[in-house]
Amino acid sequence: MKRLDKDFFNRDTLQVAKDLLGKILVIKLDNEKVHSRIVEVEAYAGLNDKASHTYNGKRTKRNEIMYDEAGKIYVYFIYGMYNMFNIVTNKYNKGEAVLIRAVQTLNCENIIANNRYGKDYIDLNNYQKLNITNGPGKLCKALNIDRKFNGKDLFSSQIYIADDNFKDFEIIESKRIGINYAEEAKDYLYRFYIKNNPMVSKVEK
DNA sequence: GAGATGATCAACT
DNA sequence: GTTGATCATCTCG
Repeated sequence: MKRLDKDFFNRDTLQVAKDLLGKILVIKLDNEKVHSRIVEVEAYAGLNDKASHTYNGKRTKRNEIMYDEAGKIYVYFIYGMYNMFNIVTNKYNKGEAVLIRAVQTLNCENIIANNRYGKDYIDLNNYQKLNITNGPGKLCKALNIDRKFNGKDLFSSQIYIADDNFKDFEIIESKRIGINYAEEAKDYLYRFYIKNNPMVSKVEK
């Protein structure tokens, strides 16, 4: 399986976001390689995007990693409880990133079930099985992603993204979620997900 | 199934 | 003191 390199991320952010759908996020947990297919993403397009942490060139200790090289990992903490997993995209100093909103794990279901609910996968009810990684805060808990990943990159054996040539899906474009404060930017179609995938966090009516 | 609410913290006013 | 790129839980019905 081919690993994605820096050239993949060092492109237009909307294009990278769409191209990330169907790719596989690999994280080493408990010495196992956990494989998760990316099924939902959002693009945050830098200085002119009011929903982005880097809107208008804002630079803080929290968001400074967004100005770094493509392929870096930006993890931040929100609502007092949740981590958000982002990948820095486009050229150095652009301040752009893609938020991973949902994944579908393909193996190691007991590891992720224990991270999320403290029990084995077989002991989960149907609601828990369906909600195990279908949201940005949930997948971070399931994959044990927290701020210790902030500033690392996706080119180590600890965490990387691979391509298994899975292309058999349709991409749906929609508005981003939870950014109603962002004025005109809240209507941008910067959210992309795989049609009919059960792990997508929210489907249009 | 849908709507309201609380959890709880870092950044910013 | 307020708010947010969220989620689990509660209350209805």
